[in-house]
Amino acid sequence: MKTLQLTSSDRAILVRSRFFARLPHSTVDAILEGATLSSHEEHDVLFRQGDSIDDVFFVLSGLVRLYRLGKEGREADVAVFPKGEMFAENAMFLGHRVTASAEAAEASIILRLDSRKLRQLAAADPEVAQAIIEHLCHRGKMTEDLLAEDRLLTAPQRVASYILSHCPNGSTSFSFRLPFQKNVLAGKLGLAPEALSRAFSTLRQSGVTVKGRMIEIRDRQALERF
Amino acid sequence: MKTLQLTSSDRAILVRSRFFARLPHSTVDAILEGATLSSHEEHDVLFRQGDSIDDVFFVLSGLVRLYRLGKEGREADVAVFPKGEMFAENAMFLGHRVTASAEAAEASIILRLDSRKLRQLAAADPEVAQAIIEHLCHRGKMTEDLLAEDRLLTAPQRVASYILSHCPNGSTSFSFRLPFQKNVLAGKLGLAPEALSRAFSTLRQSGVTVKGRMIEIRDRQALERF
DNA sequence: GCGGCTACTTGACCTCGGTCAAACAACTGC
DNA sequence: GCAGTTGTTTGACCGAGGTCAAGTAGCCGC
Repeated sequence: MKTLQLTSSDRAILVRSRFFARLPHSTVDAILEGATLSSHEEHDVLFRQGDSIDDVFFVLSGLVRLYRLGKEGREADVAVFPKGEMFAENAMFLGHRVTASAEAAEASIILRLDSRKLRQLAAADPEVAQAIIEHLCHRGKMTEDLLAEDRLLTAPQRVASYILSHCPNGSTSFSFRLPFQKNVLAGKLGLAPEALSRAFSTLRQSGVTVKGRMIEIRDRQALERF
Repeated sequence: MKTLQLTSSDRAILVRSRFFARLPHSTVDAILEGATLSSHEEHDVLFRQGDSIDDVFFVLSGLVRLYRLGKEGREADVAVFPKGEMFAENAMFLGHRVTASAEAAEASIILRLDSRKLRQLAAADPEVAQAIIEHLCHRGKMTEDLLAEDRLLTAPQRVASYILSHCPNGSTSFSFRLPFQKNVLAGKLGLAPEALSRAFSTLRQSGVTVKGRMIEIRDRQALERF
């Protein structure tokens, strides 16, 4: 972990993110006051379940995994945040105790905002409050999606659903590059890495080709039917 | 479904609920303006996944199940709301399209608030915005809890965890009455009713006695170890 | 090229929990 | 009381996916 300066490309990420995009520059500046920047290696732990934290986190680059701990060191991912996502805002309104752990899933640059300041701003500026509300709604929906998929879909169906969510709708055949290691994808989908691998090979018969991180889809309908 | 008048005991439930408790009476009145009340039988559907709705719902009595639909009529509960809980606030900020269905899990009385009005109030009154934010944080944590339990715990462990969440901490032995049918509990825990039944009988060896809706615990530690 | 590392895949095995069917219990209306 | 309905339990079966172990592939430094 290493402290850094906010570069102009960092700022560009910020102001294009879902949360900050809707806010005027002056408000963004106010939120950023006192923010600190740090860079992390893969597997660096940002905070641990049960910690008391006074920050809200923002991913400027890289990837962060948010997970809960179970018996005997088991871990279950509850969310994965790519560049441009904000997290741990929950703690700000729930007594600052965090209900999950977070670690960098690859080398990452993280911005830490002062949660007390953000909270004050939310109380003073309805626009900020509105942005937080929409952010929370969005997060809630994401988690609900994961829960519903866990309960309704088999492993190959979940993988198909993930692939389809990356498909520009309309096109019947397309390809894309996984934005992270299969390892991480497995965790996000609630699968063991082996199960993800098997799911991919099941989907081969529906026109899915996997080579390294590249995914190629030949027949969209076949995937949807799955 | 039948339209009703708001009684004084309904109001008592409202002002004691997590969401309304923090707000001054005048604000509560403003939110309630234009609200409608209805009573529903078990299995009455309040709205369906994909519907466009302009209401926020509040359970005055009874129980509501929120669920997603899967292939071939399968259903997966994503939340269960007892008396005093508010739901479908998500839709208000996500284009009014609702991402799940809701139905009464027992005879219920439901209050429908005008979501446009609530949203306006949130924009005008930071106190309202604050209340919504805390409500969303709480809901987010609930969903995250469910997801993590699904991924980390076996059926008996989830049931044990549910029982413990109803145990006044400190006491080693206690008993309580299930607040709803085992059917509903099974859904909430992401289990088939048969699996719930089997989980209970597994827990017998750890000092749990089940008779109808009454649950009796003889040894708290044993449950925690499970 | 080579060795060594890490990511990923494959196979064998086994456990958890879903499903179907049947028995049983509790509650309803009569 | 009785019959009919509905909620719950139990048994038998099986399929999805976790785990462990052994491979394979890609990649880095040399």
